[in-house]
Amino acid sequence: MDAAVACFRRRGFHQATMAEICAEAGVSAGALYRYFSSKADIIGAIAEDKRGESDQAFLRAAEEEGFVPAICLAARDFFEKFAEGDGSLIADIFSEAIRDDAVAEPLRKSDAQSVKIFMRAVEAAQQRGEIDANLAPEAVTDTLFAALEGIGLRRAFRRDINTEAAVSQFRALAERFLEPHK
Amino acid sequence: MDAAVACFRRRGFHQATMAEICAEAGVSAGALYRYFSSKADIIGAIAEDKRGESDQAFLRAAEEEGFVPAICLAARDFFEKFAEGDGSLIADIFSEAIRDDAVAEPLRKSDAQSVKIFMRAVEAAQQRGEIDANLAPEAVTDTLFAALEGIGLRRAFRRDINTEAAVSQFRALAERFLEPHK
DNA sequence: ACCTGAACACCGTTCAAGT
DNA sequence: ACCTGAACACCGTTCAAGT
Repeated sequence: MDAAVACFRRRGFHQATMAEICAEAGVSAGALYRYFSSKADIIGAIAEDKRGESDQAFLRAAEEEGFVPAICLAARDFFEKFAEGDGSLIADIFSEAIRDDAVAEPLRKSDAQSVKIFMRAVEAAQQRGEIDANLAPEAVTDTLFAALEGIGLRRAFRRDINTEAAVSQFRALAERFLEPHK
Repeated sequence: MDAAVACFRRRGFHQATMAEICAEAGVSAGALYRYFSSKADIIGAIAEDKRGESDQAFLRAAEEEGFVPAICLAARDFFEKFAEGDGSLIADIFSEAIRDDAVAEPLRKSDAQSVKIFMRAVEAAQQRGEIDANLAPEAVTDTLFAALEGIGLRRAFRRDINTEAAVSQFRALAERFLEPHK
């Protein structure tokens, strides 16, 4: 999987060949297919692996510094991955997951995991009065994830690698969206 | 191009073969390559063609009914495309555009066109007091586009085809984001 | 000038043979 | 049991030959 990540980073999902991944990993094609059933399966496994990597860091930050600073930290992390050239990889993951149910299913599971962690932080922040109590925690979480991914994809599309600007854009949206209303 | 759209709809960008597109269009491979320099070029041309199709409808609605109802109308339009199965096509367009500059360049041009039209509507709405005057029109536009695309992609990923729920989700975000602050 | 379609190059996947 | 890598099937692209 490390070998695949290296190849996908270098050349993108569709440009990277199985032969390259085999060479990088030092195994034969047959051996690779013993562990992954297809190329799509590899990207699925990678995505699953990366997901939730930052969940723990986010949870800690949310308790110490408040909700908005914590999601902005997570957002910076996410945008930095795009700036480093993983933008097309993430778009590929989306496109494979949307097309291929076999790829999507494990991803939906780990996504649901992240959503759950996020939701708990939203509820805690609502009790502290940081987030409008009228908002449904699950809808808030889904919307914030969608906004984060949308901003990242759009920035990659526009070749805009200014991470700080992306974080500011996300923060401005999040602050106004979450702000308690009388 | 109509033939290509039919094939991509049916089987997705990567599954559809050039031979199928040729058959559907009733031309030979050589003839196709006279008009499009590659498969990626076809999807680029399609995306360019679709963009801005709804810009005019949006502009009219924005003047008659106010900004938020008008973008919700545009959003419904967009989400309906996803529900009809164009979700993976849009993800593919993103992924090709992010990878391949030759695909991205014409798309960025027509995207900039849409952004300009949107921005004018934002400014008008700010003068009518519908949108907070402190928000920068270009940032607002980019953020709303990102949120729209992000919500659409996430819904496609989750296989959630409830268009009305998606529109409500987008409206809730837009209302709070745009709302004037004292 | 424009088109045809067989041929080419390439790549994901398999499977008979090896250890 | 597990691995190897040649072979297979398939598909995007080209170009010599045709009109």
